[in-house]
Amino acid sequence: MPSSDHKFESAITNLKKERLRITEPRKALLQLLVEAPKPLSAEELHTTLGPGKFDLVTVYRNLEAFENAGIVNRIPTESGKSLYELNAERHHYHHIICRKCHRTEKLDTCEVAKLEKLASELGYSDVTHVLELYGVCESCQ
Amino acid sequence: MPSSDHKFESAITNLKKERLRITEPRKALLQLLVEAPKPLSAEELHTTLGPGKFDLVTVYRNLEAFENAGIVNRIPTESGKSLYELNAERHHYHHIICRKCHRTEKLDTCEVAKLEKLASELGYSDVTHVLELYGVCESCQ
DNA sequence: GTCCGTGCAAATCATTTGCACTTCT
DNA sequence: AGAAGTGCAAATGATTTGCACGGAC
Repeated sequence: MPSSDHKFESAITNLKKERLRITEPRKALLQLLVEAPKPLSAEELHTTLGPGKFDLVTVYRNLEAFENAGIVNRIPTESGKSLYELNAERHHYHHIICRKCHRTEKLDTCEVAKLEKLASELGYSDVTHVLELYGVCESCQ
Repeated sequence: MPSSDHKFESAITNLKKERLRITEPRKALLQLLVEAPKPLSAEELHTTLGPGKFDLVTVYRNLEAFENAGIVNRIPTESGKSLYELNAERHHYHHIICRKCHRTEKLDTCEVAKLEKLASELGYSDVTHVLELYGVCESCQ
């Protein structure tokens, strides 16, 4: 398993590869994303960085840049808000999100391959998917 | 396969069961949803109904009511906009959406059962999922 | 007659854009 | 230097809310 440090370095390398500049807000954001045990919203990232440290707009713009660079994945949720997570190339998984407390856990299998194949057969290219599970966790029932 | 008429009646019955009133806008909306070959946005439903016929706010409020009544499903998309479709209890499937032209097609399998089971085993109740595939269709490539 | 549903206007929430200024490279 | 990134204010787009009126039961 790659260490956090390694993931961080690898993200930085990707930034360079895309000719994106290494700035303070970007380093801070990547650091957070690398350590995050679950996907975070732009708002959460912003406040976790510390009040007034960087602008929320900067967070949004960088998340967009990261997404285009393939460094992070954007996950639209039931509530309309998006979550962001580091694009973990080596392993693909999904989350179960509690509808009440928003607690989130990993589910480390993905069975969507069959559907993606179907889509390719229909002529679609660059097929990706967004899958989120929702439920009510034990302590919220 | 249930006819459109039957689906419509069944939706009306559900409305009654939930003690929701049968109004013009509701009938019109259900009629559209019953006939729709693909999930539609609130905006699309509103304009399809005809300009000035009913208020967009009414569309939103009714879609919310329908969702709570289990009559429709809400699907958050990559773009942040939500789509709505009749809750087809008998058969569960997903869609592939073209990133460029937004053309949408059904994929009539769902392999997520395994993940839902996993979530239940973790103690979650009322587990549901949102799965959308994205790609670029043949004519847009 | 009640209470729910509707329309209209205005509010809210997440996200985006314009512009002048600052910082990477 | 020159392009790319940032902050602040203001715009946008989707969805929600408040309130007075009208229609379903």
